[in-house]
Amino acid sequence: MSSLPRRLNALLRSPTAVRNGSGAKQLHGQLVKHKGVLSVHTATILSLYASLNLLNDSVLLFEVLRRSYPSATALAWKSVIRCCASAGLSEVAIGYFSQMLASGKRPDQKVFPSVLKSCTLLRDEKLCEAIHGCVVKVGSEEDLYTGNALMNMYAKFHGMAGFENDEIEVFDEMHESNRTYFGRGCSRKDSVRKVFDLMPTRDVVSWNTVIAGNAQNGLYEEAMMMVRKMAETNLPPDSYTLSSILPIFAEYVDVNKGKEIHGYTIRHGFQSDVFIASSLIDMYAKCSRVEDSIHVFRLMPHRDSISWNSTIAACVQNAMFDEGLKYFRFMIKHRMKLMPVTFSSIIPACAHLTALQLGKQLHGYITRAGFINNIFIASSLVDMYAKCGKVEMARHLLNGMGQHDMVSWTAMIMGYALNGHALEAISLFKKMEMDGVRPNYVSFIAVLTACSHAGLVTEAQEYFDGMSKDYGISPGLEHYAAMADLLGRAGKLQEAYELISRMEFEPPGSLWSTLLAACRVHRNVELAENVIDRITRVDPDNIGALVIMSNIYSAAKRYEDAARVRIMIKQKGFRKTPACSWIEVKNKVHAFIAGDESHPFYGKIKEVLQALLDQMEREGYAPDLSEVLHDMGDDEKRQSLQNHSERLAIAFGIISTPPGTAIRIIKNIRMCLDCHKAIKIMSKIVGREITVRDNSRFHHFKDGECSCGDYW
DNA sequence: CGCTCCGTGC
Repeated sequence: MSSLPRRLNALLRSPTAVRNGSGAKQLHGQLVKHKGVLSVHTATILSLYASLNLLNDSVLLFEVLRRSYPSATALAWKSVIRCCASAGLSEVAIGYFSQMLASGKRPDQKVFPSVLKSCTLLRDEKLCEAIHGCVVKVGSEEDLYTGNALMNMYAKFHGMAGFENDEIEVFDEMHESNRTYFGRGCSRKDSVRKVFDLMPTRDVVSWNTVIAGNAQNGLYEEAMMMVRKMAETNLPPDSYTLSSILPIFAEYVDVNKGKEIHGYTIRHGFQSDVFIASSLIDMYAKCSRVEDSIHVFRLMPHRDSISWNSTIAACVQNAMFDEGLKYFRFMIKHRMKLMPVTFSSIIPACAHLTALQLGKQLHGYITRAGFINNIFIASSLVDMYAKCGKVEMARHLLNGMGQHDMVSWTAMIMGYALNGHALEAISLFKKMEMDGVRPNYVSFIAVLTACSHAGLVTEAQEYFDGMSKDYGISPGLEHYAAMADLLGRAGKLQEAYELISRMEFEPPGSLWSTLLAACRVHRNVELAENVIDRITRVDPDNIGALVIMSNIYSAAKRYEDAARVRIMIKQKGFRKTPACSWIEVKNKVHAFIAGDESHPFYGKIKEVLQALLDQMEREGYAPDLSEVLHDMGDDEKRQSLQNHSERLAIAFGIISTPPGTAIRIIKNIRMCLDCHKAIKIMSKIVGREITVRDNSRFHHFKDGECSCGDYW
């Protein structure tokens, strides 16, 4: 030691003076030059490398050191463990730790935080308990960083399934004195708080760990209470505190509280914090304020992958699918790393847009990136394929999943429902229950939708009654809507009326409208008058309902009443959603609006439709004019049927794709009875599968039949 | 030693 230059000695005594990697390497070089590899000094260099997070150098030096000196110093062990742990190499860190113990080195508070972090990341409960025992045994339990790491560990495990009722053994087994603190049968749920209460000193990390732990485990009140207590001890919230509590306001949809936090971040100079910005983006999105999300995103000086993900998710969750895709493309253009979350955020956009080609491309990327086993991604793909009418592909993916939860099951059940496979939907629902997965609110919407689309009244009634009786889920609007739709179509109008009347909350106009539509089909004018009265009470501007009512009067030949309602419609300003169908051909979307003659191929389309009509009539088809609502002559009515948007799209599909190719149409509103009849025959004449997805379900036409079995 | 983003909804 004495032969070392004085400057070198000084540096070795206070190595923190070395601030970067090249300084550390120079020091290392000097040392080797003067002394060769010496255990005690090499350990100093190693700890320097570790502090600078130089993973490769740390591990290399440690391996060299232990070869020359099989009993490396405790400092060397602790350094390499710390470096591996902070690099996220949890298994390696734990491996070194057990070798350290085996070589007889005593662990201490300098190494526990890293070890606890690693076994927390590995989600190894048994190991965590053992380490906690170790902490107690060597008396490090009052160490600040160790305590913080222990709290983080228990906070993370609390979120795990089946955890709440487990008992902590470590408190009982390791040290007799612990019993006085924790007692027998103390649950892990309280462990975070218990460690916190026992800490002799706490810093801002201690508070943030408890706050984040509570927030992540849904204990929102508790989290907010701790924030107040933290402030009382004169610790102002920092960026960690703020990004931990913002998700609470997102969950509560409390944009006012969220805005308060936003203001605070600006006043206290946290504008460039990516964590806070991402949680702000998400908070605004969950409060249906996407513009504000995008505003925050635009103002960010530096953006990471998560900021992009949050923004994409913000758009998609607010039904701005094209906008979401735009940010997804920008993200790729900016060479941001695409993460699993990126895909589970963007795939739902493909699902809602029925963008099968894009969805398939993303599926390919996901497979190549090795993300397919991610349950979020896999279930979003199941949903996407199902919503694009590819039920078999969806089921194939579902079967390939290693684990299922209620979301993945429900996505598939709904997929079956939308595609008219009611029995498969029900059998999958039973499979889910047998699998031990509790159906939730949405699962019941799915199974009721399945029943509704197949007319399974008895089954639906059983599920509807069972959801509150057996699962404690009280039916919401969607469940009532499915039941009303089902009962209405089955002609059980009185039952539907009573069901809606008995609801524990005020039925909105949309629910009554469902029943009103059923009244039209089953020509019950008296009930319809009752229903329209209920509708105008809660929703006086419901034009759609008035239109149906006027048609009900017309069909019943009560023309004066019909005229009276039409005047009301005119006074309120009639806005009808134009019927629109679209088809994807060669990566291009072609949209057709009913009666629209502007497509460049319109002449050809008209020819095809006329030729088809001739052949259809030879096969016994006669136009069904019952759903044509306007006051016009029969010839005009026939002509207007010919120009329905789905027919234009189908004709275009026929002329622009090779014979035999399946035709996929998407339509914004329900198709009329005549189109349904006509497309069945068309599918037989042209020998093609034709799929039409309207706003609520699929029709798969093939060989003159439809998958809905004419019940829709 | 601590923080942010993801899938099912008539």
